[in-house]
Amino acid sequence: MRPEDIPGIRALPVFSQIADENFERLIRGAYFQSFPPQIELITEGHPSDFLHIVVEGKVELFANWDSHETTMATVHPISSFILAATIKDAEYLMSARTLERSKILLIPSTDVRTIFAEDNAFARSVVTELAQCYRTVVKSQKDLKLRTSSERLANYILRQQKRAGGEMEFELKMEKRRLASFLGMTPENLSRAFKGLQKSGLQVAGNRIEITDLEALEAFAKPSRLIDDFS
Amino acid sequence: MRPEDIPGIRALPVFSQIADENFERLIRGAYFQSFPPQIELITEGHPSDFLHIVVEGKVELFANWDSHETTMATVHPISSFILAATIKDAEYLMSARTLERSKILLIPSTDVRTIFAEDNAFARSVVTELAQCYRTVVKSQKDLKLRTSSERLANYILRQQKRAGGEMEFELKMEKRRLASFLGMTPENLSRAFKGLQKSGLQVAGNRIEITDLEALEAFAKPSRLIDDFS
DNA sequence: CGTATCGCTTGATAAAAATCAAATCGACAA
DNA sequence: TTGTCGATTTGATTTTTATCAAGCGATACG
Repeated sequence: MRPEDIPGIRALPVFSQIADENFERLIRGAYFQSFPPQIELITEGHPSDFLHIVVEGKVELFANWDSHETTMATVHPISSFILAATIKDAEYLMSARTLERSKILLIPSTDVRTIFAEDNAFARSVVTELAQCYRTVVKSQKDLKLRTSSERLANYILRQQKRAGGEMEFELKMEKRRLASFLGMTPENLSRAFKGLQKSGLQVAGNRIEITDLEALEAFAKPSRLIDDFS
Repeated sequence: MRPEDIPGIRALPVFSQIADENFERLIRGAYFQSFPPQIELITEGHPSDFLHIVVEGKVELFANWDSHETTMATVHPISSFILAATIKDAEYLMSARTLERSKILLIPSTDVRTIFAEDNAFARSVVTELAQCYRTVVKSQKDLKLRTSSERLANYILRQQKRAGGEMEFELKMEKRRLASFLGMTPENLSRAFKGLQKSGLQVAGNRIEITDLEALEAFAKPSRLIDDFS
């Protein structure tokens, strides 16, 4: 891997407190690989061999059951994924595939667990990271159980708008089919939901989103700090 | 609190590795209280003041949005809840209410965070606990997104059957209205779903469940280790 | 410059789930 | 025993969502 990639990884919250020496050990034992799009990196049910870190590109976490599939999350650089399975030495609950050409750092799970057992500061960072992950899923669960699909879409758009720095026009970062699956709906209904939100001040053209009436959209979406504040 | 309650709390996974001295400190600063049914113990959005431990009784975790409410989980003795909010010093994402007369141990969150910062073994137990919580919610998310409500019900029944030691007859541990909310459906549809499962070998009379054809029920439910194995 | 492909959209229909209203059941107190 | 209350069930209806089929539009490619 390139030396210039290291600082970004070192700066990840989960590694920010680790001792230099232990960070070195993790990196030394790690593999840095480049993958083409649509490669399945991990498969649910398999044992956790590596902690994965997306250094470049984009990765989708998804799950299958009875020939259905659903998108659980998208992982952007620089972030780790499947930390919980690595720490617990448990099987993966989700599969992962690259969405674009991606560079992934693979740290052997055994190394992570070894350092976790030795390095107290690292262990505490892992706690913070997992607490964060947990709270994110709880929010997502509330989103799913308390809102209709149009409401979920409207709130998703509002969250994206904040991410885009508050601009009234921005691009969707996800294919629509994937967004639909992420929001727990079909592509057809996503399309119809977008149309339905026109009267709440939302315009869509391809990947381009334009909010023409923020107040109306918020009035419809009723965003909540306790569901939508992904900080 | 009664001295005989202590060992059970000490035996909780999250406290199993803590230094005796630190466990003492936590207990000394804690409040032990008895609550009548239907008391709201915590409210979503409020800051995390106490780590709660259910010593006796039953507690429901629920969430609200736009005058809707949904049951997120039920906490049985002896378990802690809202550990993530306590550790992160963040606001509660869920509310909690007693379902029966309950005895709750309230440990000031500041104490938990202090000991967490000092006691390395405790910090590692917190990791394991949070990883467990995280994985449980991920499973629940998959359940919600990949299955219909009848499938969720059928799998819930199969999980309960395992919990009941594999008996073909057992009691529901939850009011039906609450079960419906937990499964993400209305009470009316729960009732209809039960009826629909008759042809898959499930009989219901009040709270009494009888599985008359386990194979048929499993054929319908298609339980999966990666969703239903709440071990 | 077609033309094949893929993602998206649209329309029609079916299935799933929610809602509303009313009936039934059961526990409990008078 | 009787009456009341709340939970559950049932039936009718509406809303939401999924499915199926077809069409559209941009893009890649021979």
